[in-house]
Amino acid sequence: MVRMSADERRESVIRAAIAEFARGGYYGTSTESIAKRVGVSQPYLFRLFPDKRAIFLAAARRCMEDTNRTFEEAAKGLEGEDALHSMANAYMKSIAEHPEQLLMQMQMYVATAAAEQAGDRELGEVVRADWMRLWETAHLPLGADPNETTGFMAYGMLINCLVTMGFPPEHKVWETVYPSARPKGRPEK
Amino acid sequence: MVRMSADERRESVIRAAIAEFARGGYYGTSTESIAKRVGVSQPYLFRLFPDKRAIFLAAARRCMEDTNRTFEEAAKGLEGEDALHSMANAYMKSIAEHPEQLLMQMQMYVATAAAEQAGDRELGEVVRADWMRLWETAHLPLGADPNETTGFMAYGMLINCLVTMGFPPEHKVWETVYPSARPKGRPEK
DNA sequence: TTAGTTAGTGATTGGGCACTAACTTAGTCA
DNA sequence: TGACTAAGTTAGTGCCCAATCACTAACTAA
Repeated sequence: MVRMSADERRESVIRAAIAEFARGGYYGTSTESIAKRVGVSQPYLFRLFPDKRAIFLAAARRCMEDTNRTFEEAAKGLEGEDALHSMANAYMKSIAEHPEQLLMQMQMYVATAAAEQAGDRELGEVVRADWMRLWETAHLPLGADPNETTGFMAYGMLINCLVTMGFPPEHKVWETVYPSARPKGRPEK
Repeated sequence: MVRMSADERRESVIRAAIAEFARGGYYGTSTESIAKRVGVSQPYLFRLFPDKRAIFLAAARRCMEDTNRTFEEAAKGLEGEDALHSMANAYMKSIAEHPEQLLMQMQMYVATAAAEQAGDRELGEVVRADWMRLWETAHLPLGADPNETTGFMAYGMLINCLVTMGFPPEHKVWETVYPSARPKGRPEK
């Protein structure tokens, strides 16, 4: 048994939660499974977070943050075509390395709709704000043309959906999605 | 109490299931809630379908079928720009009228990933096959240029994601998604 | 060394949910 | 009309799961 500070533990809970929620979504994931992955008892999660919802929210925020950073770093110092290819490649690489991040995003989207109908606005507000941040992050490097940026994001969402559906990298559907970029790893690990 | 043939009942179960699964996804939806919407007792569902999974699958198939028909009818007899606008408009209209169809699609995507990891290939195969049918349906009318078709689908997926996230029709993010087409109704009913 | 704090566990509880089994009611046709 | 069939219900079972509670073990500072 390795002891950690509560903050460090919260960190590892968030990482584990992203992986688990990515698989099963909010309802399909038990707090037990998250605790198992972290290596602590299930009740201890409720010392670190008030409830399951809070764990999901923390995981969602973190996930968006990470994705945003990926784009920021990829675009740093570049413009136009260069920035586009750099960001696209960085994204495909991050999908290969952390497929759970992309799945978690899709789970956030659908969880948003459910939460909103249940009267919970918070998740939706976080998701929409962070999605717009993503849009803005891509906007300047791509030349500040809104149509261009939206097109870029559209292909991003297409990639998200195709990967989530489980189209394998060699499937012909990938031929016309960013010519040079097919998902490299196996989405499922 | 209105009596119906088993086939008719199955029909209404499928319609109810689409609405309910669209909200909560596979795990977030109880068979009870589906039964309530149909107006029958919950155990009776298991006379009409072998289990919950089968209900989800039937709803998924139906949903894909309906979406495909929407595009087919919109594109009938048209080509190029005309076909594109007709299909885009038809899609936006169908979102306004049946927002649950779009949400259900997103739920199918994420359920696919989960099912695949649990060793269940069937849902994934259905979803991927039907998605490709959608692609093919759009392909010819748009001029049989794969890049064009994929671009069209990319915007479709973008719309799906934006609506699911709950961006309201007046939000600026819609300005650069099909100039003439913002979602017209409230996605949540 | 001891008093106090922080990290962590085991047992449990109450509620929900998929699914089963046994029974009832409504049409239908000889 | 009465036997048969198909549509539907009520009651119940066993399982899973979020959250609570009462407790223990490890660290820390005086």
